[in-house]
Parts: sequence; structure tokens; C-alpha cells
Amino acid sequence: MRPQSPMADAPATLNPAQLEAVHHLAGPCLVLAGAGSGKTRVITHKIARLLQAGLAPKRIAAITFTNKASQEMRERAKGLVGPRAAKDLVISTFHSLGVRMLREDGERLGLKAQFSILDSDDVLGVLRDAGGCSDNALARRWQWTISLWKNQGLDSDAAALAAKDADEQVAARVMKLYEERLAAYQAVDFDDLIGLPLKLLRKDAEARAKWQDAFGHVLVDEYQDTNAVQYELLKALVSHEDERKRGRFTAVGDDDQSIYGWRGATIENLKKLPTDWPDLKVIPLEQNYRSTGSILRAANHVIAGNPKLFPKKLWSEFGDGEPVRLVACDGEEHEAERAVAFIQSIRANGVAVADARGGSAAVVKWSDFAILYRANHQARIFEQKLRAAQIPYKVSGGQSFFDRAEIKDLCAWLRLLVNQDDDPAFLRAVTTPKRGIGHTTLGKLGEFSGKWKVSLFEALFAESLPGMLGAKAVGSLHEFGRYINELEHKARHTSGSEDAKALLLEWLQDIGYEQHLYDGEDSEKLAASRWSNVMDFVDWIARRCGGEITQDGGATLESERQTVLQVAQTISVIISLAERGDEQEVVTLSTLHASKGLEWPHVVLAGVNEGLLPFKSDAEDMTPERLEEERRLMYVGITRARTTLAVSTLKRRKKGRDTVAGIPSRFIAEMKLDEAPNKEDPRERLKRLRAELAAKVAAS
DNA sequence: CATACATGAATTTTT
DNA sequence: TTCATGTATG
Repeated sequence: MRPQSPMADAPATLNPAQLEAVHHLAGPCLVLAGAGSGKTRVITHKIARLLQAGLAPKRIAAITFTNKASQEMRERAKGLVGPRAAKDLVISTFHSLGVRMLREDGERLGLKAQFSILDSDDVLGVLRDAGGCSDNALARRWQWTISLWKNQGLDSDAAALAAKDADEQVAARVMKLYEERLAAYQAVDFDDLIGLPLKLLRKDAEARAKWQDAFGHVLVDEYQDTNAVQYELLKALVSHEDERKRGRFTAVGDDDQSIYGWRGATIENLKKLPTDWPDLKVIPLEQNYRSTGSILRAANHVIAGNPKLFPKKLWSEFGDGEPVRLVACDGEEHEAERAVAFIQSIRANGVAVADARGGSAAVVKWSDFAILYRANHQARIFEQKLRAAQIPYKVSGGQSFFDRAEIKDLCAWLRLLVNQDDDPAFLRAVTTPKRGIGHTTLGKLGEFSGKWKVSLFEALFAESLPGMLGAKAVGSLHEFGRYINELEHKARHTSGSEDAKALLLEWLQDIGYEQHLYDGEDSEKLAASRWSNVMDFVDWIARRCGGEITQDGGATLESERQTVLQVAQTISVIISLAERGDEQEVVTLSTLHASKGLEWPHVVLAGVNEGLLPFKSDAEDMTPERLEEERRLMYVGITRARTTLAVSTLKRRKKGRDTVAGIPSRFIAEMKLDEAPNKEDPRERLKRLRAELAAKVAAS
């Protein structure tokens, strides 16, 4: 899934610290996994070790924070222990584990088994309603405050006591009403998915015994991101009555990468661990398999400014590599231009600077680059400059419109119209919505197409097909084929936004897509939102057919009127580009937060200025704790880079209409770049690298 | 008075 | 980008 395999350069065997972590099975274990130290390897190998020790797969729980992380971990585990065992491993998020516990035993708390889960829009609605207010911003603040309280394990009564000011008093009163509504609706919010299972384990001895027995070992990834309630839940799960079965868990995390304090994560959970578990085994992983010496040194210097919870210092076997570059820019626009220039120059000189470790990366790909920044809005200018330079990019987090299931469904149809030999598109279209063509029929069809080297669509109309399949199956297939042909004909001759829209709506009507969405989702709301995406998609196509005028980075583009089929062709191109492998050949733009856990050969840290990083808000003043978290954010940013790191600051900054002086972030001085013992002349360096590369090539 | 459009400001994000 | 607020127009 990731652009780069995180452990591409890891040795085949585990290092001593990793081994120790993997083999410590009996008691509680805290693995302090520095950036790039092979944390996922430790977790998956430990899972394998537990299986080897005789634990059943379903008794091993590995808990992550995001579904994506879960999926990735299951994939990694599968590669190590095989698909069979991997299938039964309990690899899930805190929240989905909570859902499971509540679905099975929620009734013990008076929650019916089919309770509903409110998403954050639902919650906002309930809060607006309960608080009698139409101000979205206020309701959001309530939502925020209430969620933080719940993350600390407070209910509305406790919150009323904890409320610091008038605003919070109000929030606590709204929270009381909110709790009553949720109970009445038999609904829970995301925070309840942690809080209620904890309540269950505390209140109900039977359920406690059941769940404590369910898991023989619990592994928690990104432990530094846990909030108070999540830790209590973990504790409850592994606090078995039987002394010999207590504390069977492995927490894996890095206090230096704790960057989610603002949403309730607490480092207290790390501090508490040694006291709560006196037999805790603490294992630091300090060898880094990712970055060059210069980059690690800068990272270590920066993080040295924070008080130490557990001493830890990253080191690596790689050479110093290139020094960290410092780029002072004349405003945001200039910064973006410099970043683009940085990317282009490395790509052009790829061979020379490709890999300071003498790696074999002869070609530098767009996906080797990332531009990281503090706040989302900073992405805008970079997008503009990248577009101008014709460099493909993606903005992280921004889940592409085309990635949504409903849009992919419809794109499959459009691709099929454009190219009837597109077998994957055929398979998706023919089964979406279901039209009585199942895997048996498709299997036969596939067999046939394989034998005669024709596409599935061609196979459809083969004369010998009725001999292989039942009359009913052949009938459905022919009907589908006829419909595709008819649709293609119409699409070829329809243009103009009005007509295009009519055609598209007629098509959706014909295939019963709206009904399909409502049938497929158990939540009506979700189905409705999917349908509204579909309508956006239809409008988007229709606009394109009408020959609209678009603004793109200042340039006005007037497109011709297009037929529906022409637009479908454009879409097909976009899709096939996006689908070529999982790995998109594009530059990544990401916030520092969203970059955690990822890595790139070449990274630009942008906008490293006082006020932005560390971030200063008018509302809150800078406490030492907040500054420390900002420093960890800088640390996370630095440690994303493998070989080249450019840190850019603004000498001037736009603020409103006027430009103000930009002050470089204090973190820049903290990197102590001037202390870097890399005094090599750049030309000498280039020579040396060339020589090393030549030696490598000669050797292989 | 209501709607439309422009302007400006902006933490960070998952379930 | 989005979201909210302000101005101009009907």
C-alpha cells in the first residue's frame, strides 16, 4: 500500500533489541520504537512467535488506531504467518473491537444489540438540537469539548464539576441532554465505543471473565496515541484474575512521536506503565533503518530539547549523507517555487544523489518526494506551482473522489463503454447492481474467453456460448451486452450539459443504481450521502459535456462541447493512471500529522516559522507541554526523510493584505546544522559518490 | 428582506 | 481547499 516498503533496507534478521521484544511473551512489555526502527516488523514477528508458542490466532489481538493501519498490519502478518492463521487474528482498531464487544454483550449494559453508531455529523445534529442552537460553530465546540471529556473518562456529572468557565458549564449541561438523547435513541458515538466496553468490563464480572479469557496476548500499536479511556480498556482486558495470566500485552510506541495530545492522547499512559506494571519489560529500539546520519543528527538535536521520559537516541549504520539543506524564502510563493526546483533538480541529477547509502535507486520517481507542512491550507500554493510545472501530485488525506466505491462502480460502466475489452471494468459493471449473473456464469465466461483469447465482452456473443451455459444465464448476459451497446451508441451522440444529464439519469434509472445503494447500506444516511456523490458525479460529467469555462491557476480554459463518450474517455484515462499499481507515481503533499508512519527519500519541510511551527494561536497561550508537542511534530517531520531533507522558512509572510517579517522557527537552530561534521566539498562529494556507484556497478 | 457572489481567514484528524 | 461573513442587488 505504501509508496515505499518501510523496511526495505531492514536486515533479514532481527537485531538484538527487536529479538528481545519478540521473545518476551510472559509479561507486560513496552517497546519504545524510535522512528524507522522496525516497529511493524517487531509486531508481526511477535505475532508469529505467539502462534509458534501455541496460542490460537483468534486469541491474539493486535490493536491499531486506523482501519488502514489494521489492513496493513494484517497484510504484513499474512506475509509472515500465511493466510490461514492471518485470517483469524484479531487485528482491529480500538473502535471496532469495542463494537464487537458491545454487539455481543452490550445488552448487559441495557444497550440493545442493534444499537446504532452516530458519525460526527449525526452527533453535531443531536447537539444542535439538544442545545437549541443553529450556530454550527458553537455546536462544533460543544462536540469537541464533550469528546475530550469522554476521552478522559468523564460523564456529564463529572464534566459539570470539571468545567473551567461559563462556556464549559454550558457544554456540560448540553452533554447531559446529549447523553439522555443517545440513551433514548439506543445510539452510541465513537467515544462510547471505547467507554462503554470499559464500563462493561468494570461492571459485569461475567463479561469481564469472558473477554479477559478471549485474548492470550494483546498488542497495541502507536501506544503513545492512546487516550485515558483506551488505556483503561487495555488494562481491564489484560488484568486477568489469574496472576499467571495477567499483563500479557505488548505496547509499541514512541513518546517522541506523540503528536495527538490535542485530541485526548496522553503521555501519562506511558509514564504510568512502569508503575502500573512493576514487571514491565522496557525495550528501546534505537537502530534506525531509514535515514542518513545528517538527518538523524538533526532529529536527535531537536528532540533533545524535550524532557526525556525514557532515554533513547537513534543511530544508523548509514553514512552521513548529504547535509540537511536550509532554504530561506521570500514569501509563500517563492517557497513553493523553491520546493518545485528542489524536486526537479534531484530528479534531474537522480543518479548522483539518488541514495547516499549507495543504494541502487538509479531513477528518481515523483513518488520519492513529499512536501510536508503544518496546516492544510498551506497545500494550496504548492498545488498551484506543481501544476504549473506539470508535476503530478496528490494531497494526503484528501481521499480522491474517484476512490469512492459508488464512483468506481459508475466509472466501471463508463470504462466499458469506452473500451469493451476492459475485463476488470466488465466484471464490475456486470455485477453492479446484481442482475442474476453470478460467479458460476462469470467463471464459465472467463474460461471461454481465456481459451479463445477474446475479451469477456466478446465472449458474451460467441455462438458456442449457449452450449456451455444455461438459457437463463445466456439471456441475462445478452441483455447486458445489448444494453451496453445501446448505451454506447447514445453516449456517442449526446452532448450538451442538459442532454448529457438526462442520459446519465436515464442510465442510473435503468440499472436501478439508487435502489442498489439503499439495499447495500444498512444506514439510510450513508446511502443518501453516496447517492449525493453520484449526483455530483453526474453534474460534473454534464458540465464537461456542456463545454464549461474553468479556472485553473489563473489560466482560463474554455473547453469544447463534448459528447458523453468523450468525457468517459477522459475519465478512463484518469482512472487507468490512478490504477496502475497501488503505487501512484506522484509527489505527496501532506500535513505533518498525516505523514506519521510514512517515509520518502526526499522531503521538504515547508513553512518552518515561528507562529506556524511551533503553531501559535490567539486563543490559547503556549504552554511548555504544547511547545513540546510542536517539537515532536518537527521531529516527526525530519524523520520522514531517508536521504535528502530540505527545511524551508519564510523571510516574509503574507498576513492579510500586508506582508510581515517571518521569524525562522526556533527548531531550526535546535537542529544545529552548523555542527554537522560534513565539511566535504560538494564537488568532491559528487566525485566520491560517482566512484562508489561505479564500484557498485562493477561489482554486480 | 433574501439571495448571490466576493472576499478573507485558516491548526493538527480518526473512529 | 472550505467556511463564514459582508456587500450588492433584486
